[in-house]
Amino acid sequence: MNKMQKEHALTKNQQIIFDLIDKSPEPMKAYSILFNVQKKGIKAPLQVYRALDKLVEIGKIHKIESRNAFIACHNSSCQVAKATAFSICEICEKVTEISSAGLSKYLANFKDKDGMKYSKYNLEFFGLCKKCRT
Amino acid sequence: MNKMQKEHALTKNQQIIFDLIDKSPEPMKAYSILFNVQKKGIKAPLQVYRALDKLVEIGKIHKIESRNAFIACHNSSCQVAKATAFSICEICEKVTEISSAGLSKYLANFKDKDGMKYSKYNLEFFGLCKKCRT
DNA sequence: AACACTGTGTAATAATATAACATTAATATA
DNA sequence: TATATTAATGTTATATTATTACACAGTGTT
Ligand SMILES: [Zn+2]
Ligand SMILES: [Zn+2]
Ligand SMILES: [Zn+2]
Ligand SMILES: [Zn+2]
Repeated sequence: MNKMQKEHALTKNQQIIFDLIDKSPEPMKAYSILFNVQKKGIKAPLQVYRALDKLVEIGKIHKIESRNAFIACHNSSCQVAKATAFSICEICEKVTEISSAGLSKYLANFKDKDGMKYSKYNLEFFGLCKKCRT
Repeated sequence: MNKMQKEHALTKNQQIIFDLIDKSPEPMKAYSILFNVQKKGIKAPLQVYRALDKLVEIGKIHKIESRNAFIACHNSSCQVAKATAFSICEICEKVTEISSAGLSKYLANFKDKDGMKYSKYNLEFFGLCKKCRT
């Protein structure tokens, strides 16, 4: 691995699990991940959860809290900001990561009544996707 | 109960569970609720989850998704909009419902790349509360 | 009465996540 | 190199969160 790179190289388990999630067209649940990587030698839930925790921590994946599921990030800025936004279709469960400069700027600057600012947030929008609306 | 009221009167189980959550200074988890209402005759998880589902549906309580916990709503508008925002302290776990006209207006009007608008959303901000910052 | 709808009670089980402990690999620094 | 330190792994067991399935009771409608 290139020592010049700041990026944290993934370990074997992390890479296996990231690749699986990254390939998946939809958010994956932990035990579905476990089932899918058992042939690669990952046998126990904890091995999955540990890799997931790390991948979330370094911003390679995000957890969709309302669904207890994980998707790969395709928006490099999340890795720094820990500021995430998703749209979720309530019929087909399609999840899309929203990357809107306006939205993230608005939320990063949002102050509550006490003047408190929060750099970290998670936003989940719900509605019907294009396909399910027709 | 007053027949004139549109408001749905709570059933016995719903009322017991709502009262408990409403009194609680912090979000309550389902099995903690169960433990606390067993002396009132609610014996099984399902009885709790059914009441919680209904209370969430009618907007009397909200689920804090990142914590799997429930708090009472003190903001009448949520009941209609199903649009919720919270601030969560990462140290003491204090949770506060944010009611900001500006924020809810911004989010209710937010359009994604496809021009899609979402009337329903859940936003969780993370940071340190006043007490934990000092 | 027959039906639909909502809520209840109970038991069993599914799905999600963590604790505890032993071991090994990678990294740092002396 | 040696050694301390940190991070990751493997394994078993267990805790926590949530749902399925089935029987039944109350309410309102036709
Ligand atoms: Zn992202
Ligand atoms: Zn859809
Ligand atoms: Zn509310
Ligand atoms: Zn705090």
